[in-house]
Amino acid sequence: MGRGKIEIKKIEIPASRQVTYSKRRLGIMKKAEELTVLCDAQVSLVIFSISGKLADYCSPSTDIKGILEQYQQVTGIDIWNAQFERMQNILKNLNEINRNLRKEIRQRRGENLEELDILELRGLEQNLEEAHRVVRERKYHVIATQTDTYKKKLKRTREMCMALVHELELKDENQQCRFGAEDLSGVYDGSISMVNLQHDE
Amino acid sequence: MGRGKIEIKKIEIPASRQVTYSKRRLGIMKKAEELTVLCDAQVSLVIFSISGKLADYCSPSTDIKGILEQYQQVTGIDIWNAQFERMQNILKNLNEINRNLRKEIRQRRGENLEELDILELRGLEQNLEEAHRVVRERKYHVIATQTDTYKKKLKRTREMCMALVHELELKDENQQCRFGAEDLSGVYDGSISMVNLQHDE
DNA sequence: AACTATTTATAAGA
DNA sequence: TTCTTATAAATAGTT
Repeated sequence: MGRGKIEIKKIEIPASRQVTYSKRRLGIMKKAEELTVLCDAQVSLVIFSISGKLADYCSPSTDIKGILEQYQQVTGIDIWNAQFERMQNILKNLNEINRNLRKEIRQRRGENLEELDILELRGLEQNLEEAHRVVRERKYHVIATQTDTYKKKLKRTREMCMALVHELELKDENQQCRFGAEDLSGVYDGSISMVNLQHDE
Repeated sequence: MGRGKIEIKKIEIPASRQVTYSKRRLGIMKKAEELTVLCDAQVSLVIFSISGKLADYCSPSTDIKGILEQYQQVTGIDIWNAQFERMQNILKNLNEINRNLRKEIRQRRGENLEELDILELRGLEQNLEEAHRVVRERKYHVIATQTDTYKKKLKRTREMCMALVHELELKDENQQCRFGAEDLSGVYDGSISMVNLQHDE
């Protein structure tokens, strides 16, 4: 593709070689880009000139590392070092542990019981029964504590209000605006019934 | 460079895309090879098709690893370390997930309930109650199946024995050694009580 | 860096 | 996929 046909062998004249390198480098880069776009392929192209200058192309949405990972997977060539392998083992183990933990949770939810034998089922059942008991008790304890806290808070607030009312009455017995005890008892009852809402099932 | 000019954008018809991919893959490979030979350059070309198939070219007297090491030197990008860090992140995440799974299991065992609020406690309690019910039912089902299987096996065995005894009696009514039905019933009862052992709680 | 004659790559069709 | 062929694109040699 030029004025004359050339033989594909090293160009010995450095100047010509450099010119051809420049032209063809651009050409192949363009081809790489076109292949990427036209065929939705992932392309990584790394070129070092004879003088050591780097030129590279990498398809968007990936990088050299991504390409290499895939490359390793497909070729089985160990690009990464032993450290990497060790980490992969740790990862595998962690995934295994993870899987087992998830399985245990599923069984504790009453799913995937098929593979349990009678002894395991009895153990699980007793375990769940006990856990259920403990959680129920804890719930009641929390409810009781919560209710108690609300009661105490309300009592304190009510006392404070009563004190303020009393003070006001003392300071100005002829004032129009007065708070009676009956208003406060309404607030108190309302709050208590809200607490009870959480208690029923 | 073809019968018609094409726009450089993704070819949407898969068959056409595949054809173009094949042709252009060969084309760019050839270009890589020519660049290598003509200009004495080092070239690494890695291509993944949309279907994940790998095609690669690497100039002779080097390999992907060699190219990468040079790449790293020139760009200053530490490919190995970046990869290592990414894996460490994955590891960290897995450990985190693991921790959470363990926590869930602990809570399902009735431990570490302190940090649950009243709503979470109620949810957990109901969940455990339901799981307990499911497991108990599964247990009874397994027991029933097991008992049934044993009963059937015993019945068959007993019948076979009876038949053998009968046969023996017919063949030699004067033989000294005789089996009576009462011996078999003892065996039968013993087995049944063994099954019942697993039924009680 | 341009230019352009030619070769090469390849799109479309079979 | 492979072959064919018209045409687009790349580029060798020149200016």
